Amino acid sequence: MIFDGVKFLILPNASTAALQFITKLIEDNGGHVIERMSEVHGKILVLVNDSYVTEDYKLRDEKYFRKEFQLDYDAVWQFIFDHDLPCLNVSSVSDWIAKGELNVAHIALIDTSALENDETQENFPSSSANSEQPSPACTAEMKDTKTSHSESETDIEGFVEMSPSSNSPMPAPSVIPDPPVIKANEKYVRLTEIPRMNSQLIDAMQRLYKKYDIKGDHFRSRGYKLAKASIEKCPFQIKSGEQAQLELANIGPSIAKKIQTILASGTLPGLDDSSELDQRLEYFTNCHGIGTHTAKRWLALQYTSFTDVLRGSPQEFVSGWPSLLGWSYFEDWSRKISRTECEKHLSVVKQCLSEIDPDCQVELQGSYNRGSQTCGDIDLLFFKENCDNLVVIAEIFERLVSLLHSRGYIQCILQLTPDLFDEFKSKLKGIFDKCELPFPAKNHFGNDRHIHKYYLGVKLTKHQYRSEELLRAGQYLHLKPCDNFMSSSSKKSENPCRRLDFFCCKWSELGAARIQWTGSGEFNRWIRLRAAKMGYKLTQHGLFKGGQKLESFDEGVIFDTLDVPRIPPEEREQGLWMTKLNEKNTVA
DNA sequence: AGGCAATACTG
DNA sequence: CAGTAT
DNA sequence: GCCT
Repeated sequence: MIFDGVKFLILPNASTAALQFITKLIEDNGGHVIERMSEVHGKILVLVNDSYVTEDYKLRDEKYFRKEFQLDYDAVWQFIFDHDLPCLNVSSVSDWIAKGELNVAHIALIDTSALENDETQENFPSSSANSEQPSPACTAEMKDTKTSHSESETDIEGFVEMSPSSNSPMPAPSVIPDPPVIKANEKYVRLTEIPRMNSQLIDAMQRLYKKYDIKGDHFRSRGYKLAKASIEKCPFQIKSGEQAQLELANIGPSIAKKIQTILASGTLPGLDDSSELDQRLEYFTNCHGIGTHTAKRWLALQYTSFTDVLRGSPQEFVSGWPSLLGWSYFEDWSRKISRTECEKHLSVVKQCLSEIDPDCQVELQGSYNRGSQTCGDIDLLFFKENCDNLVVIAEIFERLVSLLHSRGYIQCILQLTPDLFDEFKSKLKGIFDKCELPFPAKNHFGNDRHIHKYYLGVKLTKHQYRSEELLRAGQYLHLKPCDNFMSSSSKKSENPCRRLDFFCCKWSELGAARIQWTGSGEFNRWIRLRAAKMGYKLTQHGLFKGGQKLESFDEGVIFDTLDVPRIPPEEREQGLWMTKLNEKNTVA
């Protein structure tokens, strides 16, 4: 369907009958219309009620517009500015449906200068970029339009037609020399295609990233990951490798050359033929506990499946028993988790926690906290007001895990204390028995009394679970048939086992801990690198200088000290934060 | 040419 | 310490 | 891989 996976935000609201009809149209065609602030993240197409858009694409009746606003006015606009989200007329929807394609390969600007969201410099002069030639037929897949004059990346500027059904061409817009450069927080919102601009290049970067990632070539892999992020946030169509290298961050000579090859030939040699060996490597590393080293070692021993390993080197699974669980839940743990399910898990844990220590608090971190629609796992951070004694928390943890296990919620645990071993013993023995491995002695499983993090496998009950959440969650990995006998994963539409992580922190380190566990990983690396360059050290325990702790409780102070804006969690996804302070890519 | 985040847990 | 995880 |  033409709107598959596309999120729309209708402003100021979607309450009128006409807009409800539009909403239904969108959803009937696979799209989603945002209703709550918590859904405002990621890539969104913003649709503005036509009655608030003037003929020259400015916002009108701002007072009413604001009054009618359904969500947080300032927050929404901030988000739109920060991410250069495209704003279109709602009537575009019927156009797309009539044409059978989501064609946003035009660039239009809705002038939002009426908004008093000012905080940076002066307004831009009133020039707003206009279309040069409406070419309704051209899609994102445009060819050589005109010669690229200057560096104007824009080839395709034109306004989207307003009339739902009529094909009357747009009134020829006045031609203005160059579109203004769009930067965050300026008074213009750029309309750009959202679904996948430069999708072929992004896909290539993704594959190259993956290729070197599983090979363990950490830094090269990261190079591609960052390049991918740069391209993803690139608002225009890349036309040459040289251009990309010149205008985007994280594109060097090597990637520029590859881009050029892709643009010229349509493919990159050696990309599609992901070798047989790479595929085996990837299969192994998709198992929790199996990294690139182990995978390579197994490959060298000619193993193709976990069953091969079990037969040839059974010791691998005895010493690395967590990977036995990774094998068992290989499929379930590759499935994505909906936000609503994350919330249910939180409430289950909260309930038990309150029975153990009502003063101990827990909150969702990780990708959930960053606003992702689906999460790979669930990260929970525990803390207790005015409590810096981690032994106390560790004891709460142990009792909590025990209680959750006794209620059937916890399916397995990837790390044990001596006490918990007794409770999980039979479950573990069952797994060892299933693959006919000798069950090791107790002291083989974990001797630390106090543990500050737990990696768990958990399940909601069928009653708590709504299977339609699962159906939406998409594809997941599968074991090879010969490995299936060890699988504990759920059937098609049953409640799957989920990965749940427990972390804890001292009360005094709450801010630093939240930064760490909210992530993203790339965000942590970026901000920590920045801290290091400034002579600080940032960890989950706090911000330090010269071995001395400067701040750890107040997240905001840490950001302030590092001289970065207080970036909210939703903007800590890959790629979004980079451009903020990374001077290079705001080049005109 | 050298750096690329920083830390926790396990065998 | 190396390996895997966050 | 890219950046300094």
